[in-house]
Amino acid sequence: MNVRLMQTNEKIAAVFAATLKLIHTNGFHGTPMSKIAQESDVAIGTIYHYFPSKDDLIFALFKHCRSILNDYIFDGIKEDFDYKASFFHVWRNFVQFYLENGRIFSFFEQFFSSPYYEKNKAEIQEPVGGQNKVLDFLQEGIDKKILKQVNVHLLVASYIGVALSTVHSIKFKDLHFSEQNIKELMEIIWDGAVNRNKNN
Amino acid sequence: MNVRLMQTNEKIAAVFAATLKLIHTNGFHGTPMSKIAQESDVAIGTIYHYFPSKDDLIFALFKHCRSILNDYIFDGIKEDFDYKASFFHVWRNFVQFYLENGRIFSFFEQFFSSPYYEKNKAEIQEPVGGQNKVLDFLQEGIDKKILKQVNVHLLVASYIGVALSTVHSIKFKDLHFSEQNIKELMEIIWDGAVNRNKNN
DNA sequence: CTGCATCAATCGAACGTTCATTCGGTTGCA
DNA sequence: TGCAACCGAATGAACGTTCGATTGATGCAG
Repeated sequence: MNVRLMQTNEKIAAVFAATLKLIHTNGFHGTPMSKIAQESDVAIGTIYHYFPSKDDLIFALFKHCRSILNDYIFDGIKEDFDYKASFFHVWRNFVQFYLENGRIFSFFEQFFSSPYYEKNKAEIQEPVGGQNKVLDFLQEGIDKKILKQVNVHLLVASYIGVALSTVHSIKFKDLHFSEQNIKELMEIIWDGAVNRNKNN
Repeated sequence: MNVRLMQTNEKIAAVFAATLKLIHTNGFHGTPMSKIAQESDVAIGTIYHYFPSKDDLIFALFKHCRSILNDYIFDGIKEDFDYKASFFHVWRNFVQFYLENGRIFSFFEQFFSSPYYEKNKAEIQEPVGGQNKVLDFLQEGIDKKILKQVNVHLLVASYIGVALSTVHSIKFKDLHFSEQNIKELMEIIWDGAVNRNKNN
């Protein structure tokens, strides 16, 4: 099962799309292989031709979605962006990606909170949604004395935590998406992360 | 099924404990009624005597855990605490509760990310873990001009988001729990939330 | 070019297991 | 006597997975 195949093979694409859709609406339970076959118009036997088991399918889908996310969040950063502008840009992309891809958000939420994630943690290497690149990016801000001089994981937890929690609130209608709200949230996370001794 | 009964009836307590344990280790899947019966030493028939269905059991367990959380996080606030001290105290309790009750954290994570939550959202009223009291508390800070003059839900998302993300990081070993880390995290969230025009 | 062999891709009925739930019965208190 | 608490074998549905069969493309020997 190579990566290129996943992207070009239309049967697999259909299986991924169907699985994402079903998990979003019916949950990890409530998504039997039989329904995936039905929804995707791919025979059960064919699905098992590509994926040895349901777990393998879920895991492959996870890796697929993660790579889409990774491509997305660091996209569109211009040469002339200063650190603060990039800080906002990435955070915004992160929120936007999940809002535009509600099924992936839902799938990730379920995937990461299942013991399934804990079991395969070693193999997953890179933690939640592109956090390694995020980690490097925040470390850069620490090194440049722009961000607080703390353990980078504290900043990652804050940066990602507020983003995920925001998407969750929007999804469940506590919050509505507006430019004003996003702007104020970015201010909150920036004020929290920034080094107040050597302020910019 | 009344609340008092849940707390005093030892069969139900055993069922709750067993369910929490099994869901923590085996997930929402992998936790059949038969195993709950076995682990709790309560016959299947008896479980169905108290809970009409598995869903009802899960839902009752959720309400039970939520009330424990609510009791916990606002506990220990002293009369002489100023707003900032209470802000730290509640946040710390929140993190501490989940660290001390890993099974409940795990259960909540799975519960809230399942479509099961979405289905019963209306009936759940109060959102994630005691957030209504948290919401009132943060609104108080806004009214007193101590916190940023923004939609209170933005602050709730930040306050809770950072806490949950922190617990998650500690649980999955990106971060270790230390006084220094907690202190710095509280600084991050405080600096983010505080009103910088009328600073304290 | 033809005929044959190979093999990946595809299919879905069938299998055995596991699950949520039922139900007929027992116990013991009021 | 009645009724709530309690029990667990039995039931039927639903699930993940298997497997034997079919198709069509590719390569190669004659």
